[in-house]
Amino acid sequence: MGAPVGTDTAGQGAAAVSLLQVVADPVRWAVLARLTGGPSCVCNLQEHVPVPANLLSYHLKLLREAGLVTTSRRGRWIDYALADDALDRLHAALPAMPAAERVRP
Amino acid sequence: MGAPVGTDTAGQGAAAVSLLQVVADPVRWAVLARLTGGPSCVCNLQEHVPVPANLLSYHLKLLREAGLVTTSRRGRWIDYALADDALDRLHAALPAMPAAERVRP
DNA sequence: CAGTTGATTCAACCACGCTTGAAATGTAGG
DNA sequence: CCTACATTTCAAGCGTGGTTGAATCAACTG
Repeated sequence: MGAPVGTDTAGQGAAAVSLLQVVADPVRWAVLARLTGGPSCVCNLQEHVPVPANLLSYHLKLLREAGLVTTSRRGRWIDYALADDALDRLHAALPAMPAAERVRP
Repeated sequence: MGAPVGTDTAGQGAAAVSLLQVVADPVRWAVLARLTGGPSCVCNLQEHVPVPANLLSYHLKLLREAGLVTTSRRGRWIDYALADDALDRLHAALPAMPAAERVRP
């Protein structure tokens, strides 16, 4: 809702920034780092990310909505796993060279 | 080597998250994307990142303090350039598999 | 020197996202 | 059925970071 930031790189930038904003949080970063080691149920994540359960759930929701993680219920528990393209999308979201550029002489 | 949980990933994570928070902003992302094309003076950046000059300066300060950009005065202008290790540090800041840690099946 | 342009700093405002506590959903077991 | 556990949702409260406007610094020009 703020002022748009450009015209050419803004379209790609907006999506990229949205993704980066998701990972640029201590709780969510820790969760993702943990999930890179393999799937995990919430109760397991909770042992390694010391925050209240409901708060963890809030952050998991953001990760879910960003498409960075997937869930699957297993009996009483819910397993979270990294989305297949999660790391690829994150790396692709970092700023990179758009086109040739020149400096004012 | 038996480090207690909560400090091994948190130490790296805190620094990583700090870096990611810097790039996870529309203005700063656009600036970095622009600088990947080569150095640029502020006046040049301003043409491609339409925000007030003082606001741009505020974001440039954060980029500077994060060590992602370097500055050099050239007459009346100030050139900003990507730090040599900027992109490397950013990619390294994304969550990755920490160590050989298995998840309970 | 005065005037102008480029860029930064300062102080104050305000919205957005994180946090918190309590209640709700869903599932398994006695 | 009722309790216990795992997870999510809801409705607030709060703090921090981005935005704004005016003032300041720095360097070139006439």
